Amino acid sequence: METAPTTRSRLLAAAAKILSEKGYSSTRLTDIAEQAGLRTPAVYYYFASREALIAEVMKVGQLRLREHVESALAALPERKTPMDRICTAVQAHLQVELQLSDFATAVTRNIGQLPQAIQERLRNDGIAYIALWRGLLEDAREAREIRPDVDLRAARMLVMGALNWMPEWWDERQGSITETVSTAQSIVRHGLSTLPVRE
Amino acid sequence: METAPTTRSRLLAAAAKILSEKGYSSTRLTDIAEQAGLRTPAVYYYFASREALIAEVMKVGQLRLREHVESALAALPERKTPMDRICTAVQAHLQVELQLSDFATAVTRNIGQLPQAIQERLRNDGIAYIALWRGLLEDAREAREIRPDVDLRAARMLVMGALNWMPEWWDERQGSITETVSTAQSIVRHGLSTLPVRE
Amino acid sequence: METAPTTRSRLLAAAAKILSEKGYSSTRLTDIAEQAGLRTPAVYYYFASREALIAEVMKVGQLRLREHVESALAALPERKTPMDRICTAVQAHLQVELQLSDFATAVTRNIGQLPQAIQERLRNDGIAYIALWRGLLEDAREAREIRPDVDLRAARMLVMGALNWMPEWWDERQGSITETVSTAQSIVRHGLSTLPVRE
Amino acid sequence: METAPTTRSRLLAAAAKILSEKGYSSTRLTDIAEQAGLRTPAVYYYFASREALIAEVMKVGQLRLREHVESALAALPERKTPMDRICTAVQAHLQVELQLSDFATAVTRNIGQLPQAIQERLRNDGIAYIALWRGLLEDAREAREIRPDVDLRAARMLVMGALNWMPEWWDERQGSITETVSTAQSIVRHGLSTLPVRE
DNA sequence: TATGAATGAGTTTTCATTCAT
DNA sequence: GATGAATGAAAACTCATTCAT
Repeated sequence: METAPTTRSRLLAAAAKILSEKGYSSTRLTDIAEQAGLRTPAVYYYFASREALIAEVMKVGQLRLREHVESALAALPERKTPMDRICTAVQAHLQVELQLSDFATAVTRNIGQLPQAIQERLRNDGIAYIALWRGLLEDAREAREIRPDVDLRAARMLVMGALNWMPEWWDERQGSITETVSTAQSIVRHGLSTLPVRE
Repeated sequence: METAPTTRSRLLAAAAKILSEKGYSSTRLTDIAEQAGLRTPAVYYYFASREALIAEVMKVGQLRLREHVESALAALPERKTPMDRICTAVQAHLQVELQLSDFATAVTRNIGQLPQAIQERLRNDGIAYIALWRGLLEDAREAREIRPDVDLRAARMLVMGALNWMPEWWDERQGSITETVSTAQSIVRHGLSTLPVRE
Repeated sequence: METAPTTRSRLLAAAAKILSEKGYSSTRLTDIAEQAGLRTPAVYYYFASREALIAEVMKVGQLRLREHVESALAALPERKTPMDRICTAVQAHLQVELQLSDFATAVTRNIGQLPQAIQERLRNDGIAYIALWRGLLEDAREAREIRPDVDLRAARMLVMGALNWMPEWWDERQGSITETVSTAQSIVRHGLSTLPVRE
Repeated sequence: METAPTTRSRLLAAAAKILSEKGYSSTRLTDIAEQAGLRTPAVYYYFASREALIAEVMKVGQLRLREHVESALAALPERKTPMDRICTAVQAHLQVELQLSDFATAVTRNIGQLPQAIQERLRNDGIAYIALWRGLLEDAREAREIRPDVDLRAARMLVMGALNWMPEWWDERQGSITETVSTAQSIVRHGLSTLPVRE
């Protein structure tokens, strides 16, 4: 049996939804409150300020994104190669971002335009997630699964960019997520791999 | 007689710069005017409204992006393969976005968060640019340069997403654009190609 | 049966403290409640409104001020002159205001800036205290202890003003209250007296 | 010919008036704007914030108070005694506070309840005015015009307190300012003087 | 052609107050 | 007797926009 969501979490969810749709600067407390079935001042009963609320959404999103990807990786059998792990991360990232969590979407769509203050509160979590991807790529390189002409930093930015951009365009009515995920995996795998790719 | 072009274009350039840095909702007319060396009301001498100004920036950006990529493609020798053309587009897109034009950056960073009204004014141009990429991919597919397991629409979204995301992260002090471009080209080429890739 | 007196009086004392420190408009129910170890709504169990609470603080303060001064005067031997009585009042007023009672301080620091409604509820008590001082001065005049050039009303305002202003400046770390009181008495006595003053 | 008061100075004057009537915390930008014949946001065209506006009122008031008193002292013939100078300062202080300037009244009525930030901006001016009075009293003491039993610091606080309190009570309909001033001077002179006072 | 001056609409924030528990 | 939860009213402040000059 699920616990009824508390007002506080309803506010967080509402904020995540609005943030993922409208972006940081266009997100109004009024809209968040309405989405949560409250009047605006109620927000201040649970959060010190607009910024505090948004920062918490981001923190949760950052965390959820990472945990979901880490869980997916942890569930993988030992024998999987580093490149397999990258493909799993691709799938998990897309899934959480497109399907599971407005919080994650809120992060990927707004991370670049948050004010300094919030950016800094997210720094550690952000770095942790980037580090996770860096690790994935480095492992693959060590295993000689990534071509030597590929700059790892640029590759990481490109791959994560491709994934992060998805929410801008992706529309569940226009195509199954499964197909999108598998295309993404295929492109990433071949995009990085030394030849030939066994499939 | 036309109104003096310089002030008007200075305003456009200023708006492009601010938009590419702060994003749509955080872009203030005051900042734009200041950037252009004017006071805020001067904007209204040249543009009907904030929205009109921003819409024009986007239109210009959209156009410049497309024209730059189209020129690069046009300059290519006939004998180049469709995949070569894709790689050229990758380079041209990154170049205009990262180096040449705030207008282009303004487009790629804000296209997703513009209000309906502006989105619609950009529809045709946006579609044209997307069509250009769709054409590139379709040509490559026809030439059997793209693996059959790759969904063209998803691939296009992923590739353009990877490129569009760059301005979020890319820092000219952290690496040469040349290297980034060539990693991007390599990933895209291998990401899409049937095997083996000739280089 | 009466409601428990302790909590109610704790609230009054808390309000007196905050009022004497921050002044009427800056006094928040939250601060008062916190000072009393309660949550804000608890205030409404004991008082109809913020205004009612503050009005009562003022009423108590007004009363305490007057009673303290009256007691001091009552304790004086019959043979004391009217001017001696004034000096006693000076001492008593300063003592209650600076040492004994936040309620009294709350009154003297806020009386001028209370809203009409509260002012009116205090009218009678205020008038009574003023009448007390008027009486003291009139007695001294009748006894020819006050110079004829001194306008009694102005003198009363000046003397009470000097005393009421003390809480603004007085700092127990910067000087003993005894010395301040005796300087005040001396200035008042000589300030009003016909010459020469016997001491 | 007088210059028409600028909007900015109208705002300052309006703020001084409201501040002198309602006190710091009860002073609303709306009231100030209305008093100046404007809408609230117009305030921000001339001042960065409510605090900035109020701080400037206080600064002006502080300055005017001091300048008026200093001018009055400067106009005094050389042969005047220190005590004569004190009496002149009493008159000048009362005059500017009660008759000439809402700015001065705003200062004396609010100085104790301003937020830290403003207090600090006023520190220097406040100290200067206090120093002026300290000087007056010290000169009088050196000239043996003040009784030895009078503590100079306490005396200064009492005298300035008596004057500063006046706006709380004084009502021009209830008595001429001339009479009040002369009573104040008489009380101060006799209150401080060694005997007998020559008049 | 451009600006100084001003404002309406809207946003975050504060706070006294209510009410079910 | 007291509080957690919530809100209406109002405050400071922001910003696109207007308009006379």
